[in-house]
Amino acid sequence: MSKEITSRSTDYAQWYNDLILKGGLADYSAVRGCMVIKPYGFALWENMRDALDRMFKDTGHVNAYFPLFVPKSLFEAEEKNAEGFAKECAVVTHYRLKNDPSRKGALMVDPEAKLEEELVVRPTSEAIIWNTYKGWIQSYRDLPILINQWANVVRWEMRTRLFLRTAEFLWQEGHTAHATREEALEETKKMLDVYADFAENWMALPVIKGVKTESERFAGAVETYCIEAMMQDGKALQAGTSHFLGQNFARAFDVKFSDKDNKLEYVWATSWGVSTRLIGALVMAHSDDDGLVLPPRIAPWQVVIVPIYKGEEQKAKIDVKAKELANELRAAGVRVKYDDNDNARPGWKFAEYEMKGVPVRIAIGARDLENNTVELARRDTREKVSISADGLTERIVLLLEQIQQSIYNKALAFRDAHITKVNSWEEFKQVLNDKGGFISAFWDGTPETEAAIKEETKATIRCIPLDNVQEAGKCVYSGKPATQRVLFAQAY
RNA sequence: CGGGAGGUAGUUCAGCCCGGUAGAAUACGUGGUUUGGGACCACGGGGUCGCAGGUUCGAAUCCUGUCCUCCCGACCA
Repeated sequence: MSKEITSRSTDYAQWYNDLILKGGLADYSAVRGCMVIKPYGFALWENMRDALDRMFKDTGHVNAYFPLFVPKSLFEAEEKNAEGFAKECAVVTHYRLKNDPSRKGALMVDPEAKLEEELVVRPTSEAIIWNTYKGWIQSYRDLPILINQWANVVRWEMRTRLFLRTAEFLWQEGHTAHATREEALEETKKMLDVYADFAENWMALPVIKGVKTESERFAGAVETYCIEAMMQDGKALQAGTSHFLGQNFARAFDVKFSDKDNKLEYVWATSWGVSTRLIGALVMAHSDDDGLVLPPRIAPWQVVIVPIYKGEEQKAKIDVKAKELANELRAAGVRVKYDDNDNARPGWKFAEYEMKGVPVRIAIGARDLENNTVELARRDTREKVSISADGLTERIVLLLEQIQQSIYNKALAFRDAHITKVNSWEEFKQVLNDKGGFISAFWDGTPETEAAIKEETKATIRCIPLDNVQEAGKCVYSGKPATQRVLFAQAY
């Protein structure tokens, strides 16, 4: 046993870190708050990225790339946005190093090489993009602009956690420009739907679509839509956001267009993004005390084949069978790893691939060759069966779909079991404390009440669900009249 | 930024209190036996003890400074 995982009940935070590190997704680096995404973790991200990228393109978007640096004067143009991010910006002030005369072999910042204007390392790209759009948009004929970029951004957070909050992270950010308010709003909601679709159908992660309250809104947005997910420790995690920016950025960067009647109008905007944080969500939603549990649709390897043999002769025979099977599976579009590494024994491999969350394991040994069988094990339920080797490919393709569904259903059942309607403040605190999860409660709609609840319980309003029913009630905290329930939770 | 822990072999850690020139497990290399749930034996390679000063005949160990990482909190579109 070289890789012990801390159990969830012992220390949830440590369990999470163990999975990331021992599962081979990422590593700490020498840079404060920054992580190294290892090949296995990056393969997972690539699968997520590719699926999302297809969905963006299917909804009419194209990719482009904008600079990492934003001149400070551009950054500050949209005041609320700048203010919202100001406290967590990395800033470039110099462009050259030189030998330090006082310390041999050391370098120092060359004071002669101070930039005339500081460059902000983008925490988000609205500023540089809208500055660019200004030059691209004159007429309604230039609209809409539907651009996405895959990029890294930097937010100098006080406290970081692998994948969930790192100083630098990878994400995509869509930035669209529209001629009308309606079209921009429609875009905002469309991309929220894309995110929800992706979360549920690819990540097997059930999410609640909703709107943020004013205090949780993106700095510079008119309205922030979000998808919220529930983790196994009862804390919520914001999995993606889609912002209706109104004309705020168009005004800040003076982006106007002539409409059909030759009237000058400010352009309407949206932006939307998801990040490598989704990997954190994935880990915390599905995994168990034995390691990662990855949904087949995005797992780097969907199937691992482990040969079990005594001696070279047996290995050669099993090799033939295993490679044949691997090729058949690959032809059917299944991502397969055949692990014939002779240095590790089968038991070690079993544990290792369970740790890494590979959905399906096939073991083939001498017995199997004789009986024309294989041992089939699924990661999510730990079920293990010996089955005929005939028709295995079809069976596995089907099984992968079943596992995908099964993981989703499990997460959904957990999520639904962790939405609790409460009607009194006492109940609110008790449920939050004993059970966690989402708390559905009436809210009087004021930021004051929201802040007071946060102060007392650390719970925030995660969202006002889009499909909310309007009903009369009394605010759980203030007792004032309320028109609907909203979802509270402690969040990552 | 407050509280806590820590930096010694690739990794996890012991050694530090009480100074004497670095050790275990694991990983790695070679050979052999093994292989249906994290194998075993033998031999072997590997560390300027985070960094910089200081005290001392002598520092991983004591003193001062400094950098960095992790955890909890505050903060967090």
